[in-house]
Amino acid sequence: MAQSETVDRILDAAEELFSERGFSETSLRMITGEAGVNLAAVNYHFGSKKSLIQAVFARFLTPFCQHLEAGFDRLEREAAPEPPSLDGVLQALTETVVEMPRQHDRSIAIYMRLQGLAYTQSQGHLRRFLEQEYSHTFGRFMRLLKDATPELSAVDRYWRIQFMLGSTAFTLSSSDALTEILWNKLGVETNVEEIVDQLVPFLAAGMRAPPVVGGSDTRNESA
Amino acid sequence: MAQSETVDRILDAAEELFSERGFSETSLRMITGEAGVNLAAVNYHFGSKKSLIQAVFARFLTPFCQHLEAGFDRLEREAAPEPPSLDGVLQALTETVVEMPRQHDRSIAIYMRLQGLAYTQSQGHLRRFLEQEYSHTFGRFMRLLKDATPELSAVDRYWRIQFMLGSTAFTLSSSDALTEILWNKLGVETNVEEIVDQLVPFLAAGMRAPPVVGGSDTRNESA
DNA sequence: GTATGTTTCAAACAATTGTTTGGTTGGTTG
DNA sequence: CAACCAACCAAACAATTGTTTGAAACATAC
Repeated sequence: MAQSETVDRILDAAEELFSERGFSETSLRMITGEAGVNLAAVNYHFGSKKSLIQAVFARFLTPFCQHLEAGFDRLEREAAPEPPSLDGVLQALTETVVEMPRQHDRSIAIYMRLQGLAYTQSQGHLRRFLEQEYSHTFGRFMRLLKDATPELSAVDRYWRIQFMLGSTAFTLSSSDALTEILWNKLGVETNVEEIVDQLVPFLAAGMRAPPVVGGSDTRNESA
Repeated sequence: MAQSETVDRILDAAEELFSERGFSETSLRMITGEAGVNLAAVNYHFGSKKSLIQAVFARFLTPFCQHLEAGFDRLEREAAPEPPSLDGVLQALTETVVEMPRQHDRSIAIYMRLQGLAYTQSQGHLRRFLEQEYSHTFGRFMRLLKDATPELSAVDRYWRIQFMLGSTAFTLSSSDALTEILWNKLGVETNVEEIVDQLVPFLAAGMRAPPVVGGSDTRNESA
């Protein structure tokens, strides 16, 4: 059996084209042309363009979440009976971010950009698919973050998690372009690993900032 | 003369539809339908869909940059001869972010989402337009940030600015959804003003975090 | 009134989209 | 061999896209 090579060729091409052009700006003819397969192959193997989009996400998100959950397991085992520290949780995440694309020989930027597109371009079907498929891992991540920052009120924590996600998604999704700019302007070479090395202390410092006291109803009600 | 009302109706509809659906997912028929004008009106008044997109950006970005530059002027005058502080620069920015949409009676989320789309969806023409039109204000913002954080190496500062932009863009562009989630989950009501009140200390703390020392060639070479 | 110029409109245009069709290939099984 | 089935392919499909057309409606001037 072993899924014909055509399937992988289509997924490879779609992955790349989607990430740099978006979903609806990428036609099936571009994908099949880039992949060197017949136009009808997409509908034959995947059924529809929507299913192809979901398949692209599933191919990298499933192993990503597995790797991440394994990291969480290790983390909780080593920290027990205490809950893992904030730095530990962030390290587990970034370790996965750095390690995963290496295996697939693809820039993390591609996946981050795809992840970003999922939230800005999806007409619903993709968001529903992701929520249904990967909410478990995401929920666990949120729970770990909560236990690692007991000093924060629920509201403060909620917002700061959003701030962290924003920094990470934005930076990593444009990491190629930003790396190039850095090289052109300052003559400094860098890579994804160094970016996250910069990112983690920035995020950790933000998370540890003194909570806002002036807020109208943001009193400490950690629940 | 006074540009016919049709132009404004089109811009209003386009602004809203673009921000929630993206550019290429929004057809001219949707826009003209929502605006209650004839399909041909877009090409008559704007020439093309591309020009319409640019016009949407120009309408809110031009007064935004004016307001921001005025804030920078005030800031520099008050701090002289010292360069303005980091908090001051960030406050000037957020003050504009909070104040501008109020005048137009529109959520800041719309403009932030548009701004985000400009970087993920544009096929070039929009990015070129924005760069050519508004690089002055952006450059000044970057220069102020540099003078406000002399303790950071050029590389550290570069990355941390990206981190800040990411947090801000991501959070504010989904501010409506995030506000709703916060209400559903924790029963807390909020608004844009409170979000930026949370955001600024988070960003400032991140910027002030001790510089990374382990980096390969990220030594202090502030230039 | 006529004349002039701008704005609106229904209709058609050519191009591109995702999808389907019907037939051909190539290999495996009986 | 024939029978079968998954895979592939060129061609056509209907729908939607941005854009153009040419005439109608409107206002303002003389």
